[in-house]
Amino acid sequence: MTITRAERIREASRQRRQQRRENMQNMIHEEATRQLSERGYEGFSLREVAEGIGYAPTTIYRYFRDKDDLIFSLFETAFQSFSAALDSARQKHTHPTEQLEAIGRAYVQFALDHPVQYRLLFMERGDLLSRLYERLKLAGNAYVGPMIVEEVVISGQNQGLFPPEVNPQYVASFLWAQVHGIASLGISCPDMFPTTVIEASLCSLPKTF
Amino acid sequence: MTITRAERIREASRQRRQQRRENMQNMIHEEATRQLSERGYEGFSLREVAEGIGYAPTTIYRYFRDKDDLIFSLFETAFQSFSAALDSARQKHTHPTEQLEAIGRAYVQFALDHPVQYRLLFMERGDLLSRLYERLKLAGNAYVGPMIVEEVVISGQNQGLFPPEVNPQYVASFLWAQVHGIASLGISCPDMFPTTVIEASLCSLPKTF
Amino acid sequence: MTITRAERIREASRQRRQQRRENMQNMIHEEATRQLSERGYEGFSLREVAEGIGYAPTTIYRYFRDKDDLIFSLFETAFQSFSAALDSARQKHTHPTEQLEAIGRAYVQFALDHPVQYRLLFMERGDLLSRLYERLKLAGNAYVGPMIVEEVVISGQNQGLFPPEVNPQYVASFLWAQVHGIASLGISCPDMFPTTVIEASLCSLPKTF
Amino acid sequence: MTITRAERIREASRQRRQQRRENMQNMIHEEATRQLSERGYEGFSLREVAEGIGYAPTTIYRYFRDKDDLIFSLFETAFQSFSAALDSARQKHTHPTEQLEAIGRAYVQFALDHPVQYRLLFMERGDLLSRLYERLKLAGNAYVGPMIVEEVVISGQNQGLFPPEVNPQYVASFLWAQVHGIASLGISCPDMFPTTVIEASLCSLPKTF
DNA sequence: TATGAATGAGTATTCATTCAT
DNA sequence: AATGAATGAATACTCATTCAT
Repeated sequence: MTITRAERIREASRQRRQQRRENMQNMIHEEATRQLSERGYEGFSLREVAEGIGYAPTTIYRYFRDKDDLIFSLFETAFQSFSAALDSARQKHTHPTEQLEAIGRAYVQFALDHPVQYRLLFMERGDLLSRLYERLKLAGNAYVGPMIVEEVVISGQNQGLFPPEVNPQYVASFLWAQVHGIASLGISCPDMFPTTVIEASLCSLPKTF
Repeated sequence: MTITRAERIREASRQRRQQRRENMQNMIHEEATRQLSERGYEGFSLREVAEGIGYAPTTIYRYFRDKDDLIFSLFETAFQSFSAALDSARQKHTHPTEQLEAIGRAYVQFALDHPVQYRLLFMERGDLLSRLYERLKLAGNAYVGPMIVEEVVISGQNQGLFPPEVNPQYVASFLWAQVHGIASLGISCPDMFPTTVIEASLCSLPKTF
Repeated sequence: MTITRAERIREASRQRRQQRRENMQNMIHEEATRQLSERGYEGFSLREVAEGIGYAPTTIYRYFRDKDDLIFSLFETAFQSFSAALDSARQKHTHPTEQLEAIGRAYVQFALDHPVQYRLLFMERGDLLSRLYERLKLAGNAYVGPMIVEEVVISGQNQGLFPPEVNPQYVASFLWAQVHGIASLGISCPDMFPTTVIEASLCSLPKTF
Repeated sequence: MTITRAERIREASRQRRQQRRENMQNMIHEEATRQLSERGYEGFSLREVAEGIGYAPTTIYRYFRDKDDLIFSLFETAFQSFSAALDSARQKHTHPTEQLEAIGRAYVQFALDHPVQYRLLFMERGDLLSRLYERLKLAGNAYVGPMIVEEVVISGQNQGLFPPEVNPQYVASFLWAQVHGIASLGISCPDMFPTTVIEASLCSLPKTF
């Protein structure tokens, strides 16, 4: 059961390689994110990403199968940060109503803080969202991301705080639409829907229960 | 102060020319609208529009400064149809509450019926929206389009139906965000936000007052 | 019925334009032919053709829809020269047997003189050949090109020179295969099938009747 | 003169290594053959071959100097199968005339069964053919492959079956051209030279003696 | 008014190959 | 022995736009 020196070396080398690979992937990721925000989804190009990090265009293909693979990767990462943000907001409260409000605010905040990611998640690539959702459902994670709300609603119903007769999925979707409306207008029409309006809208939200 | 024959002729000629010009502009406009719907905002290209009406690409430039100019024109037209749809919905009712509901439903319906136009109006080119809004404001039409709501709210307040202390602009914006949320999710995430959910959300809307 | 000066000018301008266009097309044609022989069918690229004539790559697209269109054009031209060569050889004789021999020699000569064209015609793009043949058949030109032979065979049969029971199409095809064998080996395996062998083979041909 | 244990071990190791090496080469070879048939000469790529056998592209370079080296290797193998097919056909007969006919039919059959290989052998890479031929001549195998015919002709002359005054090399070349014509048209112009025509042409062949 | 000519910039992607490890 | 990293060179094609006519 002893490990030979050669094995240790090989393992270390493998780790270094993997580390390097991840670094590179992150680098591409960051540059891609930067460019996505600067040039928009349409103007986004692999060549520019490569140029941005000082590599040949073909190098990208070592780390991502093709353009869509890179984009999906950005998408996934964005989704994780997003989910984490919502989760974290929820954890700070115990009462379902408070949780809902916290989630709503965190939702909009995330969108305003990371407009590029939010666009990608919910405004430009609905196909990726469905794809990811299917995958999560298969993995049993039905309540991830925007679906957290559903869970909270159910929990609220169980505690007798919300009327039991309503369909929790519909309620969750409606709430989603409400915060999405605020967030997406804030992103795509900042002049017409400025921060003050966002804030006011957020304050109006709780009244909807 | 008499008008010479030459002047009359010149004037008639000018009118014919202008007529011709407008016809051509309309033709381009219609084809462009058709293509925008078929190929989407990203796939939209001047060459194809020109080909579609049987003219050389360069001809377009006689009638529109550049691509963006044509797109802005499409934008304006879309905005007019949109405003008309909302207005028409409003006219069918007299009671402010009913008007609001009708407007909301018409709003979402327009978005679902004309997703490309809706995208152009409120999801992709916020810059054009501001530009147009500024122009309308200068022309004294402050209550056009999504702003109709504001007028209705004020009128409701005057009739003592809505609480007078709230800022009508904020209320209008909040309502806008609500319907936009439903409409835009219906467009960009049809799998996750299908028709049934849209309908359910629309039914939940009035309760928010 | 008089022709106005303006009309004359317009017509002249049109002609000049067309002339220019044809010149350009010919220029591209020639360069393409040159490159096809230098770089082979696989290495053939529009960019290089453009570079070769000192134009931007995109310019080619003004004169040919795409790469395949240019190639088909080369193909057609090649086919015409080829047909003309065979026809001319035939015309020099009246006796069917002599015609056949003359055609055979002209066939091989053409292949050796224009290997690139011959490759294109009969060794690399059978699809284009069928396409063209279908078109010619529709136009009633069933005996164009390699099919001249069939006509000669029939005429020979009518004159009682060839046995009447054989299928002229099969005979023609067999003769085609014979000359094609000589020609194509001469082109693709010049070391193994040098000129002396070609000549000897050609001399053996007539014996096959 | 005794062989030390160390030497024996070294030798065994060397053999194992060589064995392994050959296995790997064969593996690459087989995959390459498969891909050549599936994707054709132009579409053939080292990357895909490597992927096909589950190795990194660079690994190929351990076993073949470069792409052309691998292709030459495929070429050689194709040539061997081809020669074997002809040889086998010849062995089934004793009379030179029958041998010639059998060889001719086997030749065309091989071409139709293995069009990609046949293309490689006689239609696309005449350079490889010469190279191989030179090598075989140096090795004293002057009558390999398409040259078998020459041997048969000579043997026929010796038996007084064929006129002794003709140059056997020329006769052989002529016969080669005949079958090559049929085979290559069958491959590159299948529409214009379909199976029925091929068959008819094959039947016409013997008459040429 | 309309258009032909031409271009420059740009796109994703594929490939053979080298080099260090 | 095998491979990961990286690259340079290509390719077909599309687009918005300018200019002279």
